[in-house]
Amino acid sequence: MKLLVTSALPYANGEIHLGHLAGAYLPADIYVKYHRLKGTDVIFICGSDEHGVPITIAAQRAGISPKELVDYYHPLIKQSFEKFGIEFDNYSRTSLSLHYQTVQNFFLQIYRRGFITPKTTSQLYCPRCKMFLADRYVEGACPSCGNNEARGDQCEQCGKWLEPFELIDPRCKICGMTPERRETVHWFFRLSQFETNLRTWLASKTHWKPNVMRFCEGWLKRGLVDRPITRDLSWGVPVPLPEAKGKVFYVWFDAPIGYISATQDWAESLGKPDLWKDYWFNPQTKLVHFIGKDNIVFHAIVWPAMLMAHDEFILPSEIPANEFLNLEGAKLSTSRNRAIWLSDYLSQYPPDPLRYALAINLPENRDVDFTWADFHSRNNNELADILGNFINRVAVFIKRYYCGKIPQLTGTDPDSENVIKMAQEIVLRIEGLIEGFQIKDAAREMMNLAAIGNRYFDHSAPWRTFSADRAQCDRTMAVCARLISMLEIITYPFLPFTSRKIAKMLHLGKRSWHDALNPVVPSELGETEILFQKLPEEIIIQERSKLESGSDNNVKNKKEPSMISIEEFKKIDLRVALVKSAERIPGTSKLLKLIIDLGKEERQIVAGIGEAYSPEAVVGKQVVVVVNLQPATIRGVESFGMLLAAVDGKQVALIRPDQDVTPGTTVT
RNA sequence: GGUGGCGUAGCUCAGCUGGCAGAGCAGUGGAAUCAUAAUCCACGGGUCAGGGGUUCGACUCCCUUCGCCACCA
Repeated sequence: MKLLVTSALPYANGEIHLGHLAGAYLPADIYVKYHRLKGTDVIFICGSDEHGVPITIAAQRAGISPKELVDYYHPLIKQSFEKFGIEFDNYSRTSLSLHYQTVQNFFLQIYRRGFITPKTTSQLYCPRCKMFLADRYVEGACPSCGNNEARGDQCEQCGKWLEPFELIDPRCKICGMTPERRETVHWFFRLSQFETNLRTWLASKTHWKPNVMRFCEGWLKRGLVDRPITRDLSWGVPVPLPEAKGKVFYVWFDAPIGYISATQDWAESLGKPDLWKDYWFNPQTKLVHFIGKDNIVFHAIVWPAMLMAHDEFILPSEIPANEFLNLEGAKLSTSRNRAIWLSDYLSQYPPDPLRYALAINLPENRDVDFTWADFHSRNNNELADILGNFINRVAVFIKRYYCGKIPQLTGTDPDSENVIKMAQEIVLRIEGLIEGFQIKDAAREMMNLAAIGNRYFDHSAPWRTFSADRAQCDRTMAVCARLISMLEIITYPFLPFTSRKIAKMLHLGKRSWHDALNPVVPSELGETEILFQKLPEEIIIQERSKLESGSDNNVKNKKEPSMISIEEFKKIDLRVALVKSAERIPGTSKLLKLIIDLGKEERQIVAGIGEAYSPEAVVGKQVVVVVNLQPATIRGVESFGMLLAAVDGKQVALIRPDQDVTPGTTVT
């Protein structure tokens, strides 16, 4: 058997956040790591989804081309995954020319087989942006309630569903221009032809998760309609028909074909360009798509129909779709920046605690809530206190009482036998759970093994038997060492970084999953270290307030490319200023009220440097100030400008000119 | 608006085909001292969102109201 595992292609208009991880990436990675250990022939394929209107819009807003936008995000996404320990065999992207060819060939094949038909439709077109506008990119007054901000698909105020043409005074959301109605030809995929085949195929998937099955049943009951697969855009995979000049494929058509092209890309990079066929053309291959629930219809209905229409590739075997992750009791929202971004997380914490906190509470059955309090408690009370402490107490005991020599297992007793048996049962249970996509329960079982270790250690009381019954004490430690050796293997899919540390501690080499049932135990302990650092309780409050400030400020697309043009930079008026006076603002530790001299004028500004600088220390110094910043009132004190300083955590350093200049001098 | 899902202990979640309500964390009491004051033992705690129905028996099946979510048009 071969396994071809995919995770939904992340859309390259933003970074990865916790919702993505919990839905499609972490469970897939755990599943794949387990299978790699087991020796299964498995490949794990993913890549950035780089086409579609949202990307063209985001690019336009940032003043760059779509290609520049995806070139910015693709590597960021890729790196975040790597740092988090998500190990794809290939993380590709849909802007590759290889992908273009694959999509076009795929299309031509289903076109030849008669599953594509052209149809003339009427759409709104913006003459200034020179493009047809998707529903969501038209705004206007709602014909039923008069709300002036109704979107082309729905009026948010009265909830009425709309057609873009129904809007009164429609305007293009990008440039504000009034769009006109134009006729255009689009090509449709004849999804309706596949109703019977899909029904039969789905009926055989008796073991699929009920959430997936119910979605599909609902769709089939309603009847399938043909879907347009082309758009009038310049960004995307061109439609390879002479009469379709200037049209590209709809992103939902090209993206899943990315699973195929990314596999081809993988094969090429290995120097075996035909290797991908061993998977995609092989009926012995199980194709597993990890996705979030928003993608179910697509992966369980449309994509299989596309594959049936093409008729050469295998169909999905498993679609373990997850529900959604909420944050602190509310929906996460990227547009309001109410999200936890993976790169932000990784800049502060190690990957494994998050992998664990997410794995133990995956949205497998329903939407689930991620809270920082839970993360904190999982890290401190479970990873550090149960798992970390078990390993540590055994290691320290062996070091201190046995000079680091691990006693070998000789003789036995009912307790020890029982513990080993329970541990072996856990290994077998985890196997069944992971293979049945019950990752959450599997993670619980993993922690359970450490808890069993603690219980055994306590009951055996080696600190007493060491002098009273040495043989018994030897046995206890031998069994504990054995449990740690097992833990090294079974933690690997969930906590790969920790597992590697344990391996170093026990000088363990490469092993397979099955070795966990009867693991080797070395005779000597290596360097030991604390596996999990406890986190202070303050982080709960800090992280929570970060979330709230993100959404309150209504910062839109915080994560847009940081590239700006020289013109934008020139808008910032930077000047050298001399600090005339400074005083603390009562009731704050960080804030200073400064009067600065800008040559022609004096100004009052508030600066958050009070922890690093006393008022006396800044008076008489030259500093750099943004003078054309909107005035703000901070703690009741007005501020007309902003002081520049280098800030790294608590360390704050003022930016000052290398030599004194006339106050008011421009900085460029 | 249509379709589907969810609502279970203070918190986060399990409960397959109806048969005495579960886990982890938090809480309370005790034991132990090898360990990152980490562990172990015991205990308390729920009108299973509200209402109605089917049944000997309903968290589970049916209807309905409320709240939340997803998808579709």
